[in-house]
Amino acid sequence: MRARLKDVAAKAGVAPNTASTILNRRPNSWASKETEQRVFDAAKELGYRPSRAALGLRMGSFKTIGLVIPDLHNPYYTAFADRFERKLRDHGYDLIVEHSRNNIEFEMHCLESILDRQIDAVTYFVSDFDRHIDFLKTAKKAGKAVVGMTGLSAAEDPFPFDSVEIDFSVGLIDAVEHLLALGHENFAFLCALAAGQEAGDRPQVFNEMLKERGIPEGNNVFIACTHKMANVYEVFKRFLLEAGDSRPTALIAMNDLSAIGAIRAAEDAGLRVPEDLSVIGVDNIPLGDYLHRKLTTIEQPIEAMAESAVRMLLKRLSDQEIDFQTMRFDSKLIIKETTAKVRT
Amino acid sequence: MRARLKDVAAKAGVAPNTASTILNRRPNSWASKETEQRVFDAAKELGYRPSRAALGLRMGSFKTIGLVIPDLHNPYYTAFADRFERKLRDHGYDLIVEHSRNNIEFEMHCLESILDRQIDAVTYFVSDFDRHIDFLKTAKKAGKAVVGMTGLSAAEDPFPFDSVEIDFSVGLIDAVEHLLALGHENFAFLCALAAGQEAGDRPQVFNEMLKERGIPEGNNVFIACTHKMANVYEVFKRFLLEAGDSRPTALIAMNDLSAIGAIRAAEDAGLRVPEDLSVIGVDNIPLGDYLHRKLTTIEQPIEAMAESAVRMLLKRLSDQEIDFQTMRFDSKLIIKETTAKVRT
DNA sequence: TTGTAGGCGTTATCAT
DNA sequence: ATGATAACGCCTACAA
Repeated sequence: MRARLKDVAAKAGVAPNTASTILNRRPNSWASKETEQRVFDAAKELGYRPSRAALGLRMGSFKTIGLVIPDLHNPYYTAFADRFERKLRDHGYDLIVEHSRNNIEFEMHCLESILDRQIDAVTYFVSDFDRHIDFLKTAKKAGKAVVGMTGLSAAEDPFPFDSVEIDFSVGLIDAVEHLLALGHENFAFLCALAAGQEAGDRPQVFNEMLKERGIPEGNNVFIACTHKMANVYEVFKRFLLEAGDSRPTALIAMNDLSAIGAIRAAEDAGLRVPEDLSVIGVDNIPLGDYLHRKLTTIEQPIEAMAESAVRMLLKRLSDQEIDFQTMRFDSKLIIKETTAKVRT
Repeated sequence: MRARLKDVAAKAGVAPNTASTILNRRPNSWASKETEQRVFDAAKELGYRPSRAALGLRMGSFKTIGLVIPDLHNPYYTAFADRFERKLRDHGYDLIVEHSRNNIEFEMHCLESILDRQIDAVTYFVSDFDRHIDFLKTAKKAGKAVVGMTGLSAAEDPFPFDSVEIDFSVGLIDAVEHLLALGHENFAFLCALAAGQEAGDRPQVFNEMLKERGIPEGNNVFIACTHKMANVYEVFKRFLLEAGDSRPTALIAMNDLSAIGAIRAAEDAGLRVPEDLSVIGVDNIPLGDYLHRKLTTIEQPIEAMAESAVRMLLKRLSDQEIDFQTMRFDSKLIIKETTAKVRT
């Protein structure tokens, strides 16, 4: 059996609480240096490590925060989780990661499960605010801190929690204008949706953006697929084959992974990238730089986003009463090798 | 504040222990159907969820098992984690994933941290047995189950714990013979090593394997790099440029991600894949099928491996006394598009 | 059928 | 400067 505090105390010849005080370097104990040393030695010798269960029970907190990501297989999210954990650890917190498998139903399960663990706070990627509102209320009632990572700052009321907001529009507009400058006039938008997730107003947003720049509505198409590579590939390849000569010359895929699948689909449909089809992804995953053609992409500043999330979390945990905050970040177009002038 | 058992009991007008008995569906309570219903209703109404902290403390177990993977960014490991978690959940266990960032030092920290959490068992990828032996002893003493995922079944004594063993040699031999059949005579082996990890006997193993097949030792080179894509790229590109015309015509990279980085390095060094350089990876990550050239690779049966690991874990948890077991799996060469006849 | 008491490992309060 | 005691939420005997 593992050594408990009691064992350490016994070995050092002091009472458990004394040992506790010393081990935690609490100031109110003016124990003699010599006693302290005895306790430290005993702890080390026994390989003592405090029980998180007991700690959690006693303190009402595990010094642990939860993160729910939609997809464990997407480097974008794992990169975020990684940064997030590092920063958290610097402040003495542990991280537990759950992944909702791109399934909104299951995401609820993840959130609940995190709440069960007497976790101090939850950070998650807000995919569907309406479906999460109940969870958010529960979390609030339980006194848990919540930080939401939110996308398109929709017309909705502001997210009633701390949030890190990524504004796609900047990068997206730059992407579109980059393509327009290259002479493109026919666009496709490929959007991987989570199970149970609706396209929402995305198609309209794209239409609008293009119309403002003189591209008629008929010149762009919105394609929905799932997050599975196989599905992305199939859907886009079929689309290309059916579209024939009236196919778009430029594709914006809403994440890099789908962009990769789409590129191969295009190649298998007889197109070259970027000569016949320009492709822009979103996320700027590291892998993008090592493909046959480096993937032009819209970058999100995950490092800064993770840091902000942690800062907000810590602030909230130390002071429940402050107002909710929102940090905004801009996305940014990174031009690499998958876009080219449209062929005439 | 969150509802406790006491609150539920009070609301239902019964004693806490009665509520406990009912909620846990223990048979010895012959509470009236009506009382039971009152308790269930009260629990639901209050949103009662038992405290994992208290449960863990009382029961000495969190019904949670830990998994330490070397790299959260490698789809191979996340795929394993995913399968592993599904199977575990089917049996009522939760999973906590830590990643050691390809750092053996840090891996120890992860393992310790998992032990701290009153976790029931640990599964991890054994990278360096000697450095883990102390941890293993501790875990055993603490009564934790351990399942190791082990690679090359080295000459060492058998792993003194339950283990899932993947035998690379089958796939590796097939890969080499595949390349020999294509006329290759000069080989490179690219091996990403974790921080603090030694190449060990890998170079000798490769040499041996080739010598047995009539390839002199001078015809193959062992290249070590880290797990960072940037490093893989740099190291391999420099190697190619320095090697010049005496460069190998075939590369076996010890994981798919490195293979991808190496391919781009080769392209940037003016080589075409597979015409000028054949490349074989290891892992068969899904992404490999969507590259410009589908990546020929050595597959590991992660689905079956995850299932075995779970089976062993459960068996061990229900009966400490059985002998240690080892499940063996073979790797398998999957020929796709990155190998070709050597140019003459 | 229900209530009472003890303990899991820890920290906090109060007394010595 | 140190030690005894209670409490965190839950489960499990055992007593009523």
